[in-house]
Amino acid sequence: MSTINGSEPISFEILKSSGTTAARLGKLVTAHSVVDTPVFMPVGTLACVKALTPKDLEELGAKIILNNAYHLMLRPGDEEVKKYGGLQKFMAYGGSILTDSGGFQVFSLEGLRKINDEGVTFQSHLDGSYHTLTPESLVKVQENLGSDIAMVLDECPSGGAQRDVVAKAMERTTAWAKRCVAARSRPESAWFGIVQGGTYEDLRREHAETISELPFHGYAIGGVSVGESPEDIARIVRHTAPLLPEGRPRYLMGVGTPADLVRGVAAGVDMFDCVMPTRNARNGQLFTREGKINIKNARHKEEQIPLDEGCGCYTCTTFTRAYLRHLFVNRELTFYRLASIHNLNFYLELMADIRAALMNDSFDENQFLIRAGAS
RNA sequence: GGAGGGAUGCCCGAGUGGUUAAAGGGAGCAGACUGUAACUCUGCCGCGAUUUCGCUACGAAGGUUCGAAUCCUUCUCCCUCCA
Repeated sequence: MSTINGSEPISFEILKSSGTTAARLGKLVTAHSVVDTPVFMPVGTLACVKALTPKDLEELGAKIILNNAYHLMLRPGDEEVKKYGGLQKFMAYGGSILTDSGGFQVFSLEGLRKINDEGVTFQSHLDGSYHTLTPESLVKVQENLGSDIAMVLDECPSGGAQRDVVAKAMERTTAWAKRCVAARSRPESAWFGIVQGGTYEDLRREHAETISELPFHGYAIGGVSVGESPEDIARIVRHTAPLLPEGRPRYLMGVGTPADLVRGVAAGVDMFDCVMPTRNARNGQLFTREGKINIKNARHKEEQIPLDEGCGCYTCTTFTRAYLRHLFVNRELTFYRLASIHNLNFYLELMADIRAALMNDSFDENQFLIRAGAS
């Protein structure tokens, strides 16, 4: 049921399981790249990881990134992207592309939409025009974009949502997931279902079971990192990940901090994405093995040392903290690139180290929490 | 020589008798950011005790008034225009 015309858009193989945790070492193969998992996927909403070029991504070892169907549908338009030959050609990126449907925008652009069983009516944040998004229309959009992996449209309630609101969102997400499956027509795109359920463990279990019964190529945990506490994130992920199909990739959407990634891996998650490394980079917050630092702090003014002594990225091997602070304080555009390179390298290197540890059976959650700079 | 305008907290700049420690910017100092409407947002920002408190402040000195950055006098400095 998960294939169209008998061809598999992606393959996923578990190479090794951790003896002491639920962590898995795996290999995800798409038409565009071989992705070692657990993996962190940089977010490039508008067919661009902000401040970086595809060459930067290649040098960082990012084999798969995220784009956003809702944003690209509005501008430049998915039909336009299709004319260019799909996202990879449009943005000249050689790796794999996973597109989020716009489900998150149902949450983040709450003031601009109305939701019912049919779909979501959005008022464009760009020009105020109205758009009706349905599970079917977003299948079309993502197929036009040429996604390697596409996400179903889901309803993502906020972290503090009441139980009945979460239950209703689950119900809708299930119905929409079925409609997405039925609407698929492009064999090259893989589809991931999304589990909701908020912070309620019984609802998470119920929805995980429901979504797992549908024929998807991968399964995502959604509705996380939308306002809950770090403890709730860890608890829900630990509870939900093992409920997803063993042999398919598990994707924790929108998470998270370096520590969240370590805990997610230990819970059995294979894929992560988050705006944190890139957005926080642009806002001057940089991740190091000693914890995060705010480069604009006065104490960095005269520090003639690298951002992170143990880091081998271009930024750390070339520039001092004092210089980076100077660039940030003066809003020099180069800062955004250098900071994004470093933060992304921090995330990707953390994941690479985790994979190496899984490979030689030495993955230790607590040890990696320290490595992640968690205080 | 004549006429007029102006001097406000680190900087710019509102305010023309009380609710003004004094709007708003900027700078400075911190913090936040989790499927990106974000090179964004928040807090602090005269000094000192630190919850309602005290002190010092709007070029300088003096005066009017219950009360002044705001009104009057003199002085200092700056700017514009006319000779």
